[in-house]
Amino acid sequence: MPADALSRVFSALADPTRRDMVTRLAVADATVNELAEPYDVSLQAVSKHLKVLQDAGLVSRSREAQRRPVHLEAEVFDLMTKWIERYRRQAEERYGRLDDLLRTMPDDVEPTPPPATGAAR
Amino acid sequence: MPADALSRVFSALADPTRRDMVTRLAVADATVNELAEPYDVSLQAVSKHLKVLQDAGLVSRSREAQRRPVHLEAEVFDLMTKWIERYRRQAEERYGRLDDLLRTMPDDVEPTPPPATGAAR
DNA sequence: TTGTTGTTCAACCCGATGGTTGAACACCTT
DNA sequence: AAGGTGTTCAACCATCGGGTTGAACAACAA
Repeated sequence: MPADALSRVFSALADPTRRDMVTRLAVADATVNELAEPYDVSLQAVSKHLKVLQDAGLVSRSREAQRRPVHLEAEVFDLMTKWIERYRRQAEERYGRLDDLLRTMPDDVEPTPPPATGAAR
Repeated sequence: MPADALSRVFSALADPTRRDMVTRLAVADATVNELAEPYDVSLQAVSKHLKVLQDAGLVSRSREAQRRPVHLEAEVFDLMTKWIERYRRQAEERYGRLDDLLRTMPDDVEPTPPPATGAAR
């Protein structure tokens, strides 16, 4: 599992079952058995999903007699949010710059559709 | 590829190379050849990565002579951000509620750590 | 027409992933 | 000590994902 942290988080959330687990864990902690109940898969499969979420840092586990309750770790979400917001902002700024460019565009552009795609390079 | 939209987006961004492409596309549109340049993989591999990003709705492609410039579609990021924020907020509210619970807690609780885990179910 | 450039398609390899079942471990109850 | 409950480990199987190479397609340039 040499993948970087961000990859592990994205990868963990790429599975609908795991996202559903996260959804339910946002409401309340739960045990493996409780989590497994709605899904039509083995307990072992659910346990594996939890391992993925845990390796991604999205959940933590404690011990409580035989049970091992699962707890959502909300902080990791910030990692993703930051990454996403950064590039969404960049892309938006870029549109801003493109607007400026178009606004100050001289008239000597050829009639063929200007390569709006090749703003750089 | 019957996976739902959100799964496709998360899955697409789970790969570091593809995230790097997105990073660079946030700065400017680029062709396959331009995108491939920094990576030590074949052009075909890069083309495949782009297909994944496109299927996830993260990029679009146009035609410009032989070239097929790649363009970042920033809107899809909102889908993820919304999903993430929703559960992050829920989890935080939950802590709030737990704080309330602890604040208004009566004295007749047993000395053993109260099962804060079993709030639901 | 022939060639050159940019890109994708097709077939294949290999390691990772999601699922299974059966056995084992951990902890409580009796 | 023996049994029950909750969870994980181990081995296995099928599919998927990222990589490769070789051939093909698309559009321009001679």
